[in-house]
Amino acid sequence: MPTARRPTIRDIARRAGVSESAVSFALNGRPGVSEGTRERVRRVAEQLGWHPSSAARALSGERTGAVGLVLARPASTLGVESFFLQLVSGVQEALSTRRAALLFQVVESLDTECELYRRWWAERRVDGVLVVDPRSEDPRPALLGELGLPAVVVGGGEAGERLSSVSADDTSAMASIIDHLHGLGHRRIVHVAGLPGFVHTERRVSCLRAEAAARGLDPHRTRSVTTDYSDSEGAEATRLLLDEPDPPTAIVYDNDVMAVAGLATAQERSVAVPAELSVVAWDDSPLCRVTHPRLTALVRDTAAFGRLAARELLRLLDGESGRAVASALPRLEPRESTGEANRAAS
Amino acid sequence: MPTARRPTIRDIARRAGVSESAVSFALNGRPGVSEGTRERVRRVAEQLGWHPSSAARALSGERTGAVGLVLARPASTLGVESFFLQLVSGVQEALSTRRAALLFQVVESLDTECELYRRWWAERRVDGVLVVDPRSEDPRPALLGELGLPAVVVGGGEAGERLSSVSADDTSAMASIIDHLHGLGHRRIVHVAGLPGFVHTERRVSCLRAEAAARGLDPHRTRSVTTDYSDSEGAEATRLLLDEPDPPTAIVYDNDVMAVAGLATAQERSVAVPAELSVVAWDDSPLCRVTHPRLTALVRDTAAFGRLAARELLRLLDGESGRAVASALPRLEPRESTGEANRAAS
DNA sequence: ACCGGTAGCTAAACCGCGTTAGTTCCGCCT
DNA sequence: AGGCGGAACTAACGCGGTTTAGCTACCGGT
Repeated sequence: MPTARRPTIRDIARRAGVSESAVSFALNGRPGVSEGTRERVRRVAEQLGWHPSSAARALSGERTGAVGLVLARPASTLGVESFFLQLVSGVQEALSTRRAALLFQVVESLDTECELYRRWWAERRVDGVLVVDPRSEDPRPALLGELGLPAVVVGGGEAGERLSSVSADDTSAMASIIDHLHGLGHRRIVHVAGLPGFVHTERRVSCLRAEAAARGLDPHRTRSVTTDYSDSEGAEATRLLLDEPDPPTAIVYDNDVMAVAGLATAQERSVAVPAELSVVAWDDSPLCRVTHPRLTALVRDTAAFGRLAARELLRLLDGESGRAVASALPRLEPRESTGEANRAAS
Repeated sequence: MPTARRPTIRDIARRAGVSESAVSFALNGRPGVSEGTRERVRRVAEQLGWHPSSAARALSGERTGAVGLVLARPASTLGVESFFLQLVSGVQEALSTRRAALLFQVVESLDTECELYRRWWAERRVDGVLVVDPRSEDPRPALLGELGLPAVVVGGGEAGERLSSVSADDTSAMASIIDHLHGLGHRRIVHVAGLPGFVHTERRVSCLRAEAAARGLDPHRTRSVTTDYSDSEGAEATRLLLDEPDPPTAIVYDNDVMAVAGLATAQERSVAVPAELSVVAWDDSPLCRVTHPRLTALVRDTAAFGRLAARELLRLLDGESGRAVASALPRLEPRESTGEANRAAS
């Protein structure tokens, strides 16, 4: 069987007995055709299963109907966190209301990511992009500004003319965690953070420092250590911490995988959780609920975060100017992995 | 600052002092220009940072330079498995050699997925697609055939003219698991499978049945139960199994998340693993290595699987005809969650 | 000296849409 | 009756490439 031919506005025009321009007017809601004709054209288009060629449309209208999302992470730290698929699924929920497509790409490094933006721009593949994992010295906003490619930075950063940012309130999230732990009597709290260059990592780190200072905690005991988000570095960090002379009584991990790995490491050493050590996971997931004890976790609606980011990008594409948007506050869900600090130990 | 203008072949033509067609010939390696001119044009293009407009190219050449991947899973069962991000990252590694882009979309149902294929086809958004989670009564291959959209079914199924399939050898994988467990003395082995409509689920189920028959195991004891891949159904299935009068001595879970949940459930009931119950996870991940005991798992190179599938799709796009391709054999990695069957219990 | 063939190039058409500049027709006003 | 304006529609162009059909100059053969 030969491939079915794709219908074009020409086919519609012939069937409806009008010119191609009339069809274009009718289908795009422009003035210039009578209501009767418009309706007739619409019916024919429907009946033929017509959809505009994205290529042709992009070529004339300068709009592709696609947005891009690049994930720059080495393959090893990939594929464990539930965060990204959730985010992406939220993004698409918002995009699908406009029939926009998502170009998704995983690359190894930030440089490759920047090259990719250049290529996408030159190839006119995308109308805008979502930037994730913002860094403290991030070359991407400047590049995108130079290219004139609208962008939304997911996770914070400043806004610009064609640049928005949506951010989770890491500061108050960290504060609520410290509040919870401090209230349970913990005085030696260590934060096992993710990659050091990331903006959200640094925000969390500095918030922890501020909280510690505000509560008069020893900054050598209550502090952050950085990792690459992997289970192995999470476990390794945990081992080093437990080996210290005055080990922490509570550890906050920057993702679910490290939290689970840390919990396992503690149990391996017969450190009782939560009796001797409390554990908190930043970001909830099914993982946090299948361990024993279940992990106290910071619950965020990641899909909603993705929706918010995508909607903001659509707003930019509509010509509105950039701004900074804050997402809903995360909530700390206390479970069995956190408990009163051991009096003797503290 | 105004947005930089994107260079076109016209700019190149002017700078190089030749016609636009000559530029096109030169850059696409067609005959019709001298080597000297070709080289000069190439240099100018490079210098201008030119990349062909994907829209313009698609409009004339009928090729978009993009392929699609749709994931039809309800949001709830999403985002836990490491499988898809790994697959996608492998896919892109292969695609990037041809500078092809990936359109990635998550939808709720198979119907939406089919609609999406129709739309992508009509909009000429993709040159071909990767189909995942093949079902036993799958409408997708027929639809794609009708549309003339080249496709690769990831996970098995038959091939066609513009349709290939790449498959993991589930049968021998299941055989190796049963072999391992049977060798350890297990005679009551239950397989906690994933969604019942999936081809790979059914292949695994029927292989388990065949293996049981071949070894003379009681088909009421050695059998499969199906779930939706979620941690909660994995845990629930485990509870039901452990409550049976003659509970299984070994359970094989169809993904890592259910295996971890199952292990936790057993431990919650003080069922010792592996002394009283052996646990196997189908698909390895960091999760399987952070539990106690660590989980015996079926290790597959998922990224390599993705690469294979993408390469096969590129082959189809080059005009080669469809075929069935087999991926590398999976390997069973024995860890501490499997051990000798308890003599008394069996 | 003449002719045919080919290498190297240009002009022009085309892909499918959006858009702008006409064109026709009709009703209304003076 | 003539002019005028707007509604409804069509013709033609451009977007940035690819591709086909020419066109010219040169080269070798007889």
